[in-house]
Amino acid sequence: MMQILTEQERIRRQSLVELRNLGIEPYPAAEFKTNRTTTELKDKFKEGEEVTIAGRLMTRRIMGKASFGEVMDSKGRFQCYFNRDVLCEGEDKDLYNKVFKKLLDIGDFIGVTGTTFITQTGEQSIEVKELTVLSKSLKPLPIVKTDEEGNLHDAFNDPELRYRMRYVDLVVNEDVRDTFITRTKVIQSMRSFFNDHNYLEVDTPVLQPIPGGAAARPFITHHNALDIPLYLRIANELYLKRLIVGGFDGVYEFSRNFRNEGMDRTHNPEFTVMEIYVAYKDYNWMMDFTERMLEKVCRDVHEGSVVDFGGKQIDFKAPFQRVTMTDSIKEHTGIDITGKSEEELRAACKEIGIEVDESMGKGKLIDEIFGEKCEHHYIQPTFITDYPTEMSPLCKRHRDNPDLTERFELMVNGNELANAYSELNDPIDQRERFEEQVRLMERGDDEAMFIDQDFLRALEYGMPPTSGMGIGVDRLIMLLTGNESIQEVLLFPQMKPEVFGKQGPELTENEQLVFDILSKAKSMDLNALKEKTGLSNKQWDKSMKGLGKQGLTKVTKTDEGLTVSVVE
RNA sequence: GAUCUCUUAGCUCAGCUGGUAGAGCAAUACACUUUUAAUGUAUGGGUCCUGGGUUCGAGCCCCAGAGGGAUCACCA
Repeated sequence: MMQILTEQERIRRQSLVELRNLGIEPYPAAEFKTNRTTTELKDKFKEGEEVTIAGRLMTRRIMGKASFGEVMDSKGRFQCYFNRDVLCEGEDKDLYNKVFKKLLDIGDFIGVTGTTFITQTGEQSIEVKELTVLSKSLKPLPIVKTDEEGNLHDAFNDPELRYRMRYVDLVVNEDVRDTFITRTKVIQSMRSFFNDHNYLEVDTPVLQPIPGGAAARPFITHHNALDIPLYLRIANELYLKRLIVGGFDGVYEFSRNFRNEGMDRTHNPEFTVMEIYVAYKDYNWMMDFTERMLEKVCRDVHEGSVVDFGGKQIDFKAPFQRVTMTDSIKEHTGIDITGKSEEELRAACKEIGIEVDESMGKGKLIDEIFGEKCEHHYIQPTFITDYPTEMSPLCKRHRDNPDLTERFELMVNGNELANAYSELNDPIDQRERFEEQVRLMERGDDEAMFIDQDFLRALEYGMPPTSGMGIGVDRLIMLLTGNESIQEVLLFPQMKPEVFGKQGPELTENEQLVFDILSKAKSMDLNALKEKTGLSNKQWDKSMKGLGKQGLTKVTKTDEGLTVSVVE
């Protein structure tokens, strides 16, 4: 299909041809050796040095025989001064007059070599002696300008365009680049914390025959050679525990998980969770470990332990507050859930205005109360501990109370950030809990878990006491970069597919109809033609405009009236 | 999935009661040898998201659809 070009795109393609005519290859193959980045230049600036940098030409201010432009590399921008007689020493001034002034555009990659100096207005600059075209850009970038007060003008800020064309977003919006640099730093900081403890980073299957370890709707795919369904993982928990059975002291994985559920500003179909399992530990140890890790990560990417999130100051300084779920519910609703039956809990829910249905068991009811009435109160990092057994089928029973489990969730800014257990390692109890999940599933709870027989077999071989923790990496990054939407911390968030090339140069049905009738006669009275087509006023009008625009027909006015003819 | 809302030039946005489509930046041409949101003058650039309808006439009103955003439900 023919690509329809805008005026600016046509001009850039024309410049491309003219560059080649001047013997300049706009897409050269050779390595271009630089000896500085823009930040190195700024930080260790010395006048009179010979330097070479490369990047995109981002601004140009042309003043006759001299120009200023900014070159942007991966680190930042640096000003370059292009003087006609410095750039072109001899009689041939084409490199400045034609190549720089006419044939280069904002967005083109260039390499420059020159001498550093400071301008009259005190700006660090390079006086360019050599200019190399490295790659011509055929589409105009959005031009974002910053004024003296630091205000952005014409910011490229439409979320749809930014997410669909992240490459443009990254070029044009510096803060977006910073967000993703921070993202990588956070992950590196976590990784080094675990490695310092000698825990092993592992890879476990993404394609799983049973989607286990969490309660969620999976994506299903199919393996052709095996002719079996496979699921994209919703969690990696059961695989990591198998590795603890296998004898490792500590294993962790940054796990890309996939859940076939709704999408909004906190949910993407694929997201990253870091899960870690450590042998011979319990959930109390894991709380200490988690808060130390988070404080360290926060300090690695910020000045201190405090982050500003939408005006709220969140302090990751350890230790964090610890509250049992029972106490939390008592505090925020006045209800004491201790020893309450399912019926009593259901009644209590109705009393405080929480919707319930018959599929909900005890655990789910308590979870509803907490989610509805308590969760949003915890802005500062807080460990909520000791969850009901029924909603924690993989977690060890509490050492003091068999109705509860040794589990904590870390709440930050009113949302769950991490989830951890003293892992259940009693294979007989684990089997019973899975069976309970099956009963819940039969009652209509579509989040209940499947039974993983191989996992049970692994437990039967014996797993040491173990504590495990999972932390939502994307959500942590959101907190640490001040972004309220998950799309802002994912390079390529999931979106509905874009429709390309929906309009070609072909004629619409109505245009074709008009054109066919007209082609036979070559020329016709306008009103006669209109009548013959039988089109409504609007359809007629639209078709004629369309044909005229494509230069296929012409309307001429004579004394007798309007005549339409085919353009030969 | 529900509700509200948005979609106009490459980008950011105006557009009156329904009457020939606008600005700034970007682009093109000219001027200008230290500018910095460079400046001045001139010029070009549009499927007003798509498809129907109402109307003499629709960017604007009505219906249907697409895509985005926000809120909600579900979830992490």
